[in-house]
Amino acid sequence: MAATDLHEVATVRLGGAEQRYTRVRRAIVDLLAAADAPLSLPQLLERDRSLAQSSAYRNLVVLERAGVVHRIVTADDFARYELAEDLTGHHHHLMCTGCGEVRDFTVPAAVEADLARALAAAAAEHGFSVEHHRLDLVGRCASCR
Amino acid sequence: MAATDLHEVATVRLGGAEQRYTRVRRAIVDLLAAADAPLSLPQLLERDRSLAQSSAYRNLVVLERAGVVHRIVTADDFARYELAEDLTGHHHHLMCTGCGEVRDFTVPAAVEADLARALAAAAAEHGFSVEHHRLDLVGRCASCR
DNA sequence: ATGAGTGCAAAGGCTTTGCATTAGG
DNA sequence: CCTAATGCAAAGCCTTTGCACTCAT
Repeated sequence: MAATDLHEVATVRLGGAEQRYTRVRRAIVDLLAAADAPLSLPQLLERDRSLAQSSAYRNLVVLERAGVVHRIVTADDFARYELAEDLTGHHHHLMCTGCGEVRDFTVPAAVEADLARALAAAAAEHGFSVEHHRLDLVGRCASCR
Repeated sequence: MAATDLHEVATVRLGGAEQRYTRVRRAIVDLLAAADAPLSLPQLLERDRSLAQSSAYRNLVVLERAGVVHRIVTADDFARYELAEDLTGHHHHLMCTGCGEVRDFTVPAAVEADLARALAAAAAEHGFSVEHHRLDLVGRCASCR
């Protein structure tokens, strides 16, 4: 998605929640859009030294509630943040138990479709209303082998 | 798995790590075996009032390293613990964003097999060495609708 | 006896919150 | 103008750790 479109979407979604699209929020969205993997808070602060820790955390909460950002919890100490899936496309995560890094990957559409059917059936059976599913690979990345 | 077999396996795995199978560790394994869902630390303490918080946490670490217990991180405040998958069988989790509860479910073997192939391919492509995969449904349980 | 295990209390560390200041609309 | 947003510092909260005591071998 082009950066301008992205900011437009962010503006609309924040506006719906009666929130402004400020400099800090724009900076966070830009950082996440530029990264090819979900970022932790230290990684965000490192990439933009002008960000204050508490503002970053607070704005990530706002952006998450507005549906612009998605928060990922791993076994790592820090949570990771990425743009919402409808902005980036459906994907999954390789999570390294060595360094904590997270990388994106996708599976063939056919597998994804079968999976979606199986998950819908399981959810129905348990009276569960699905928000989204999460498919991750946990292991060691090439550098942490 | 019968409780006696379970304790035997736990004894062997702890022994391999030069650890004893003590009263507290046995109690934790019994609680996890009796539960039909992963338990948080407060849930463990609630079910066995004789457990001390720090001992429970410490022993969960020991049991996890010995391969007896598996730790699950969700968006919920507390981590959850269950018996290792090779003791309970491969399964997945329904995670409620309302109350934080986690329930188990399975998908058809055929879907699981296709998935395994797709995941192996993706891992190979990224030079990633897989320890396990994680497939979760995130949403609202029947009570939190 | 002697080292592992236990439990209380205190410390760690990621994240959130209070509050005075700034700025966007 | 005036409310939301910012940033510093302090507090919260789950989890881990220090330390003295206990227990099993």
